[in-house]
Amino acid sequence: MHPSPSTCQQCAQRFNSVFCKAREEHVEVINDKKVCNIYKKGQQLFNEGSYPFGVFCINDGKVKLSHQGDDGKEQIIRLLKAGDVLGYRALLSGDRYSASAVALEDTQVCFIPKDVFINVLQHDAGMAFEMMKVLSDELHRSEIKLTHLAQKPIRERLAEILLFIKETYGIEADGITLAVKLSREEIANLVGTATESTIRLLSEFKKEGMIELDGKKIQILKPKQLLATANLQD
Amino acid sequence: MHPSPSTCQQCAQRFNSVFCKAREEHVEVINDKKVCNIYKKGQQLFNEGSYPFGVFCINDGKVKLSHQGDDGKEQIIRLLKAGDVLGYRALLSGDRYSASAVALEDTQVCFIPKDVFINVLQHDAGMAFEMMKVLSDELHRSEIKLTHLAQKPIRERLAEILLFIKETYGIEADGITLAVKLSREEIANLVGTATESTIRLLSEFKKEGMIELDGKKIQILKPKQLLATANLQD
DNA sequence: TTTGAAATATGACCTTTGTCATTTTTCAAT
DNA sequence: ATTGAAAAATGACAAAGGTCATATTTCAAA
Repeated sequence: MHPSPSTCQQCAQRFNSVFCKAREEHVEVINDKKVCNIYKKGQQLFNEGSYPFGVFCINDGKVKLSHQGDDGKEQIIRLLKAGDVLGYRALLSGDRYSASAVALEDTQVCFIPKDVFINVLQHDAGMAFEMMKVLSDELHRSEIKLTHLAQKPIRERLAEILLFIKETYGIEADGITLAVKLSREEIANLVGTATESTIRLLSEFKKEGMIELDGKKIQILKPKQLLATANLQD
Repeated sequence: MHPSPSTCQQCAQRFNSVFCKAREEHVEVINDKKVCNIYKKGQQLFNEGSYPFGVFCINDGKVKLSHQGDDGKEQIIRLLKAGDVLGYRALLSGDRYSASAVALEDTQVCFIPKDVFINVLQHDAGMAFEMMKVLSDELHRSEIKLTHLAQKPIRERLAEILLFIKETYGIEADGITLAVKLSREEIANLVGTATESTIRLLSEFKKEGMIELDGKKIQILKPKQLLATANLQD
């Protein structure tokens, strides 16, 4: 993990985040009021059902955001990385959290109190616009997923998720290994299917030479073939 | 259909919409620049893939918003009614439309040009906040749907959709008939399933006495039993 | 190094849901 | 009222995917 930045002004993620258009004076205010913390792998940032008291800004690390289904089954709805902001949905809706956030590895997170965040949003049209853009993009992604979930077979959805993970978290130095460790169950909860089906299909993909499996390490050997398998039109 | 209001200031839907918090001066600007139109049943307000040049505000009527799946199958992602605004997602993301909007009945719609809408959003923090709230709520709904689509059987999802239609469009004067006419195929495209499956399940629901069917008219006889069938925890 | 629980893998089987074919009904245009 | 095309309904069957049982592997704690 990279060393903690001393200030938001110097934060490497700033221009990669919703704060990219915020005015300097507002960044200063946020910097004064923020609290930074490290969450160990598996630790919860917040829990479905509780009330938000601010937003989280990931400085370094990886976080999953997931719903608890009615029968207790987890559905992962977003994967987050450095620069991503977290917890704004509930805050802006004036709701409880409808999802839980859990660190996928040791993760450095800054917390911005509710009133500070809201106040800056209200006085900084540039940042408000960025916030709307983030929300719109998230909504778009969610609606596309919805359509795929309703219409595409698991095989295509799994291929798509593998490419999505690659796009989100990137690749290790070797150029082929996905730079995140997820359990088969977590991958299944991203795809929206049973763990066994995911295991079976990953084995198939391996047999077909598209990927290599070594414990939780997944290597993407034939990205093009995987893309073809995902059968994406858009 | 109700008569067209002369102005936005007098519009019955105004305080029921994203414009509820907008300042009077901005409502005036919008009123000056808006164009109102009537779309006949089946007519398209906009089409997936084209560029937005403003937002639509429904004054009276009903509209469906749907994605075209990769294989050409429609997935209905939202149902809209008077007071709802439409087309903001693509505008705020700076994208093409990712969905098509079609009138479900004769519908009266005001069009607000892009620059007017954006300009007001930039100078009216109250309205910008309402916009964020609308986006957050939409995102929430979409993510819940996602989880249900991944985890719940069709029977539960269909029951849920029937209650959702009731909540969205309400009931006729008789107190039981859903106040919208949708084809079986459209209901299937809301649920995310094959038309035949929807037809079969609707017949089952009828046999079980929960609903009555008369052509496209659907009557909700036992809402509580339907709610139990939907098996909603949240 | 050992060890035991958790994760992964695999097979057998069954349920759900989709597809295709066919019939019946609805509804709008003549 | 007639009629013809679209929508709805229904049955038969197939395919996809889930569930359960069981074996195997992994990996961290002792």
